[in-house]
Amino acid sequence: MSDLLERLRGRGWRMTAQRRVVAEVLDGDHTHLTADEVHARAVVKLPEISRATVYNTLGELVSLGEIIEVSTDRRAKRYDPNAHRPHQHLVCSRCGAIRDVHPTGNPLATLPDSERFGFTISDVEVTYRGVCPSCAS
Amino acid sequence: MSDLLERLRGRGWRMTAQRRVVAEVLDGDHTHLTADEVHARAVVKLPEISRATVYNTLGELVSLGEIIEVSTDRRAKRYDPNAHRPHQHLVCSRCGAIRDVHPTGNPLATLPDSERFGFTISDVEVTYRGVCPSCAS
DNA sequence: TCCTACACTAGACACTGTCTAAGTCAAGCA
DNA sequence: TGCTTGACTTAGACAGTGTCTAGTGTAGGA
Ligand SMILES: [Mn+2]
Ligand SMILES: [Mn+2]
Ligand SMILES: [Zn+2]
Ligand SMILES: [Zn+2]
Repeated sequence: MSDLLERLRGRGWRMTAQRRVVAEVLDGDHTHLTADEVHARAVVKLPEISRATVYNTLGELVSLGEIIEVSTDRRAKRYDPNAHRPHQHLVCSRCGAIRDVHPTGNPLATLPDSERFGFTISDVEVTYRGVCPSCAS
Repeated sequence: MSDLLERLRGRGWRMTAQRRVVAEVLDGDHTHLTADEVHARAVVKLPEISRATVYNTLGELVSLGEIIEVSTDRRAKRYDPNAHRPHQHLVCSRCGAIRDVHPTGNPLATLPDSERFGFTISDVEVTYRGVCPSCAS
């Protein structure tokens, strides 16, 4: 993640305590956190950090391609530091648990030309829904 | 759509002017409307209909499987009277246009057992994103 | 026709995210 | 090291979408 801080500095970012803390939170093994969850964890290390700054920083990191936004429900967006490998998501309909998954084949290829209606398709999001083992038992 | 009204009556629904109007709106060729768009159209026919009733009625129709909810963006949910044939959605990233599409194969089959982590998967949502012909020109 | 449980309304409220105005400070430079 | 300046941060107001509640109305059966 210090790699990330370097890359950001290289892009002309001012390195502030707030941005460092947000990066640290994402660097943990906590993945798919909401903005407010990131904020809650950031506040532990930097009590005065504001919600707006967390939102801003997350948005900037998304623009830079350092993290990705995931919308598996209609509640809050989630932020995923796993931006280096394309993947999809598997979500438990009961408890909301989210797992990264890797479907076989290229999801783009599942749509035949006759169903593309002249669109230039650039992206596909697949969300698998079901019940996780602990909710099933 | 009078079919729908009959089915609802059969399920013990009271047939009110409000519910009839919501059903009429969905019966038009307007698909993928938001709740507030449904409300706006309903108000033309029944000026005193409230937002809460439209939300309630749409929610009930979803529970009954008569319409489906579609979340292609993080804005409002959209309501799709095309509940009789499974399909996915193709969305223009510029103008937001939405088309029903039918991928080849069963989308569920794209996830190998080794990537299911013990989940019992029951549903898949696929959203294709790109630029539509009119936005491209 | 009357009764009553179900439905409807207006508006308050909650959640997520955005915006603004004022204050703060990182970083380049003397 | 100490300025200067514009990028950054803050608190809180605001906006969009959806939910809930208390009071009122009414569909449909007796
Ligand atoms: Mn992920
Ligand atoms: Mn559809
Ligand atoms: Zn679960
Ligand atoms: Zn378009």
